[in-house]
Amino acid sequence: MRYWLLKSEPDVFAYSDLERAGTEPWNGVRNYQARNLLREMAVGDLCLFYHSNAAPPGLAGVARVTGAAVPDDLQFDPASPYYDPRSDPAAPRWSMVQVAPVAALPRLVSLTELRGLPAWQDSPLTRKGSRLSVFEVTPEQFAGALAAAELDLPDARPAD
DNA sequence: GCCAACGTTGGC
DNA sequence: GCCAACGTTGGC
Repeated sequence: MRYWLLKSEPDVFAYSDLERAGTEPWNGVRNYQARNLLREMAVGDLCLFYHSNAAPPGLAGVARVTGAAVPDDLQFDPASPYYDPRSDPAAPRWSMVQVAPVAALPRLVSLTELRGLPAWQDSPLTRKGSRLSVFEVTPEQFAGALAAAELDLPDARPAD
């Protein structure tokens, strides 16, 4: 199993919105590096749900990948802000995965706090200037974030 | 292929 | 609201 981090602006779509929705297509990603990572995700992978552009920014919850990458339908919708007229329907440019909530963190783990965790010293999140909205996190980073929030997630641990 | 201009991201 | 950093666009 692999671990990932997904950024979302809570004013637009917060972790609580994911809980309300039950399942959600992770669409609208329009960055090639992030898209390539979406395509690497497998059903069952776990994601840290990060609130960006928030006060304070930080990790709010854990989500699970429930559907592997498929073409992002919004790229073909002229009414969508994510419409991409240059995407060829025969070879769609943009992908999305499906995610579902697993657990809200008992408390938000702020970016400031993450910067203080040893496992998080090297990450796109703590690297200055990085704007990547989807990236892989190490098992140590994942476990460290959950420990900081005092969330025990039995099914997040690798099977013995 | 270069690179300046532009729009966006996201912390503060 | 500010602004640094980044990715993309488009002229040449």
